[in-house]
Amino acid sequence: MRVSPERKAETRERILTAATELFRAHGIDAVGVDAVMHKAGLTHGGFYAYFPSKEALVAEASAASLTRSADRWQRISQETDPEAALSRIMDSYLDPAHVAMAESGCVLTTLGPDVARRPGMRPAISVSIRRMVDALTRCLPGRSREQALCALTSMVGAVVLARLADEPVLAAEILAAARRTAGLR
Amino acid sequence: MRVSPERKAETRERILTAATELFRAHGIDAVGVDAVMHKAGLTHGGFYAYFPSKEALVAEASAASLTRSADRWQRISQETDPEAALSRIMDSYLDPAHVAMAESGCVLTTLGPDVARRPGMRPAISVSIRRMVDALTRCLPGRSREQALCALTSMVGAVVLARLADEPVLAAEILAAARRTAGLR
DNA sequence: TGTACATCAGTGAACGCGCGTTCACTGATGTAC
DNA sequence: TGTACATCAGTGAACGCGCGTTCACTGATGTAC
Repeated sequence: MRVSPERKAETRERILTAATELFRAHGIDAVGVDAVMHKAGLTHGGFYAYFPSKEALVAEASAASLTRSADRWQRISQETDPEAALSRIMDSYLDPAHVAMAESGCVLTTLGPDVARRPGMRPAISVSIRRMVDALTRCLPGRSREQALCALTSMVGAVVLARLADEPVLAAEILAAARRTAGLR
Repeated sequence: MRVSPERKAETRERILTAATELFRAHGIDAVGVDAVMHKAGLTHGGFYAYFPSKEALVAEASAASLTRSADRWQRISQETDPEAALSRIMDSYLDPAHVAMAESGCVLTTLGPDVARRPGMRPAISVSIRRMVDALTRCLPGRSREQALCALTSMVGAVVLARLADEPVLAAEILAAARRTAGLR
């Protein structure tokens, strides 16, 4: 079909977006190349013109998705005043909507253990984790890195646990507790 | 071969133990019935004399493993004095050894997102989460349930994040931060 | 106590099926004249 | 400007392979006489 490089890059982006959403929603192994390509509006055969393997897609999609989260936190932490920035980050993270919509949720909470089992992905993921910690550090009253680590840790744990809760009340309690730990402390 | 009911129950237990270890280490979808039975010292064909399906094994193995964690926390929280109990629970959880040995690690940190995608498993998992929160509440100075939720939340998040870290220093920082949040606060 | 039989835990071959991957092909678009 | 050709993004059939599941069978052990 002969297409401009820009269009080809767009298609690649569309495959990546489809992949992260499906992986986060259903888990990496539950989603085939077939399903990803179909969601991107293509057929499975074309996949290998963009990525050498499913593993390569998994690595790039997960890393890219977390990088985007880190970008957002960084932007917020630099643009707004610290207090408002902290609420913006935490409100959206510790929101029942984040818990409910895993397909667009933070990779740390949707694919954390799966990514951890792929040692090759840790460096890229760690870069984003560090950037997220830095962003939080900038927002916190004391600007202490340790407090930022506390905050991130609680936020990740809270979303993982809230997704496991069988009752909304328990999920809400978990999110509220994390908000206190991370925010007030 | 005709075997006593006790022996049959033992075999069943052996299958369950093999399953949780493999699932936690490699992820649920990466481990076949074949591998589980082999680890239990049997061949794959015999599996269906013990469980109706792989999904049933997944559900029972995950729930049983978390129940055992809850049992342990409950026992510790009731036997020892609160302060010592808290350190015992937190020291073993926020230990680099726990981070390293996923195969025997807490189900919340190894299979959390995967279990969350199976709505049918949430009730059984939530029972254990509540018991763990109760145990922590008993250990904490103020006996506040909210503090216990904070502690559990940080602990789970810390182990998930520490497994993603590419450098031991970062992992150690994360564990140390969670220890502070949960313990001192 | 010894023997014959019934039971059933465990075996291993076989089954579909879906997945990751390959590949010959198509046909729309860019390029050369 | 119009025509012929080359390119290559995307198609869809086909491939092995491994997985979950089934099933006819085995042979050690418990039970009945």
